[in-house]
Amino acid sequence: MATLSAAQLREHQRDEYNAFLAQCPGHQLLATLSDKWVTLVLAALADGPLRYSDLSRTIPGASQKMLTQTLRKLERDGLLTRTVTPSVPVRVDYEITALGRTLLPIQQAIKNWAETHIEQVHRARAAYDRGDAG
Amino acid sequence: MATLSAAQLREHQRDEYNAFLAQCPGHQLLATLSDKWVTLVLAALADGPLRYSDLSRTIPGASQKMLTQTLRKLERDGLLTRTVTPSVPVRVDYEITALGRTLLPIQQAIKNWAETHIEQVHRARAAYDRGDAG
DNA sequence: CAGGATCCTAGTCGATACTG
DNA sequence: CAGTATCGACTAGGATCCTG
Repeated sequence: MATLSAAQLREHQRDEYNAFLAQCPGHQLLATLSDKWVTLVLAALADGPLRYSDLSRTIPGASQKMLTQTLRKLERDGLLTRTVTPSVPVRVDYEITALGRTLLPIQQAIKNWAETHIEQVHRARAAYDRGDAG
Repeated sequence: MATLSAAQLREHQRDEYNAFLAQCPGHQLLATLSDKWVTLVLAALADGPLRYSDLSRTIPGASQKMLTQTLRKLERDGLLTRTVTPSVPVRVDYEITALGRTLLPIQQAIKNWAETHIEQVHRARAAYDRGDAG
């Protein structure tokens, strides 16, 4: 017990590194951005506020659970606001915040890169899959 | 069998939508970029080629499996090259490609946003968790 | 040194049913 | 209408052992 085994040591380093990564702002943002539904919700709200059911119709791929979960996360991060109108039935509007809007150019940049270079990537994949070494 | 149940219909729409998303270049790129290790590998190679063991030391958080898997994926996408030198023992160098380099500005943009706005996000989270409605 | 193959766990996602 | 709660399927990721 004087020293740690090599495996334990590596595990320790890994944990430390991962803890460090978890704190890295870049990766926090990436974790948010990489969420499939986040981008779609943000994009959907770019044109103006929407109600829950509108969002659910705009993004048919998302289950109720995922949609709600995504909305909560974004609200928590201050990227959108949730406004409840206590009528009968209830009405809830979601609106993107100024902070959320600053994210849109980044999404756009990603989209642009993708549209510009996706062909190259696809060709590279095809070559790789063909077993093309030279 | 004349009509589909509501559940089946929704499921169908979901599938279609997800198939559409899978084809969307932006989401393909996002799927790549969002991979924790991809960013790190790309960043590590930005300064010059590295060997497998170098990478593994630079990124202690990645397991062998994840590292290899990530490298293969990036090679397949044409974002880096893998060069084997058949000496004893074998030597393998990984180098970022021109295409891969075009991705770096985007990573940088993300990093910049994160560093600029992460504070706001953290404050928003704290307020949310405090149950701060107004 | 660089990785392939295998097993296994933990978290994610979706379907379903119920509530104010 | 706008959710919440729960359960099961799936799979990404990590540990481990083994090879050229």
